[in-house]
Amino acid sequence: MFPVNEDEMARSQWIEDLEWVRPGLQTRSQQTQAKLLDAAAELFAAKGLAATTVADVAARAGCTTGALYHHFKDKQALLFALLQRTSEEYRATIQAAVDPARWEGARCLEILRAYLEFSLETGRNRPVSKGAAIEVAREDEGFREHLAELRSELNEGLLALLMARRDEIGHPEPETAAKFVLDVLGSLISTRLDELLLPTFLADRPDAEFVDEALTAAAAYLGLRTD
Amino acid sequence: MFPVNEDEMARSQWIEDLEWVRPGLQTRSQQTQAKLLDAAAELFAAKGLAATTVADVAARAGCTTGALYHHFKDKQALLFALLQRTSEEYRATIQAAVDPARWEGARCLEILRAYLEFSLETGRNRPVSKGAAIEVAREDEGFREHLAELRSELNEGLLALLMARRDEIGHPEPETAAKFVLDVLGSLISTRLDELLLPTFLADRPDAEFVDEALTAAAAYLGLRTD
DNA sequence: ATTATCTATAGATCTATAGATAATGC
DNA sequence: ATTATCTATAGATCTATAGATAATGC
Repeated sequence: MFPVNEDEMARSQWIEDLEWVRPGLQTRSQQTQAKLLDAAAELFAAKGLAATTVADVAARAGCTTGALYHHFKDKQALLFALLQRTSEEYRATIQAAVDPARWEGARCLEILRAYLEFSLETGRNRPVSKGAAIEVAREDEGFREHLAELRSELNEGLLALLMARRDEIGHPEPETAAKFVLDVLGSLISTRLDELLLPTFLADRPDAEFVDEALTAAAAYLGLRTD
Repeated sequence: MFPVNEDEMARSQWIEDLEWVRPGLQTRSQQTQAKLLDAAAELFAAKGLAATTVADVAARAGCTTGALYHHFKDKQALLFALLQRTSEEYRATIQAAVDPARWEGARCLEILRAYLEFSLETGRNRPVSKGAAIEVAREDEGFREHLAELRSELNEGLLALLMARRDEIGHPEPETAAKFVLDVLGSLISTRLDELLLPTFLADRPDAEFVDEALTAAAAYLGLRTD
């Protein structure tokens, strides 16, 4: 291929504490910031990053670009703050979801079903500026690592839940099989949520059928004992 | 949600014959057009659509914006022409790949292995401006339909190959099972090719291992007779 | 003679800032 | 008194065009 950047690759700009976001001392300030992030989330998801101007975001949030720039250093800072907020919500959700205490007494299939149903619902109802995230991930190593870490938290959490129930699994190599099943389910969910580029046979069937089909296949592959 | 367009949704601009591309009567002209499309493919894939200026494309193709605009009505025409060229190549590849004559005497597993290996190799070596395609697909119904048709040609072709070998399939509902397996393999490939947002357990294992694992799972689910 | 390319730039955005005005809370 | 917001606009891009120059092929 060819070099993306003429000069040397820029170092990661993704850091946990965003000093380019004004702390926001007044209540009003925090409300405006939240509104700006909400607006950015919707617009980036609907129109894409480049097609959304800072004026669009400000207008949708009910303020002006001047106010926007009071809160965020520049357009990228707005984007990063949005990605970070989304990230934090996502991480909290994951941690609650894979908490072993929450699933005491549950069987593998129950856990996997909840994973599928919850992922589909969340993916449907929350605007995610996937394109924007891809653009940042393409250029920012730090953000890529952050994403990998998040995903790993989910994957490893689910894996631990399954492994704690390894006596349910008939497959001769439970761990390898479980990892593969999690890869498959993750891929299926992601494809189903983003039908634009990759239509599937199951695309026009209802979610319930998709979930059942996926679970049946997972159970068969893992060799889950129905007891 | 909220309306993406203030006015009514624009009608599809994706049509098969692009009248906004100059026919190109001289040999030189066709070469320049090809170079411009090559340049656009590389730059859109590497930097994204919005971050690539028409001047970038022209420079990479070794000409100037003036020449570019001689060939293409505007930036969108360049993009559409690129998507169309890619599409045509893809369709030709698909048609050759799922031609029943080509697979005479082959077993299901052989076909599926070729599908996996070929998709991975192609996806790796050819720059695809996925982001650009997503942006067009988001706004253009006609292009979405076109994509669905392409994908369907691949899916249906593969399905026909498998169904012609339904005696190999032990699963009680061979067609349903085959469709599901094709969905799963398609999703896995797509995820593996685009690791940016969705890291998997198998991500850091070599392709060969990924392919074997996927095929083993497919064979188990379909209940493929090993003869 | 016609087609393709280049040079130079007008016009349209869009980002980001400076300076004025309004709201907050000690 | 400090923080937040608004108004107005300078400066930076980028698209697309007009008009001049160069290459092609009948």
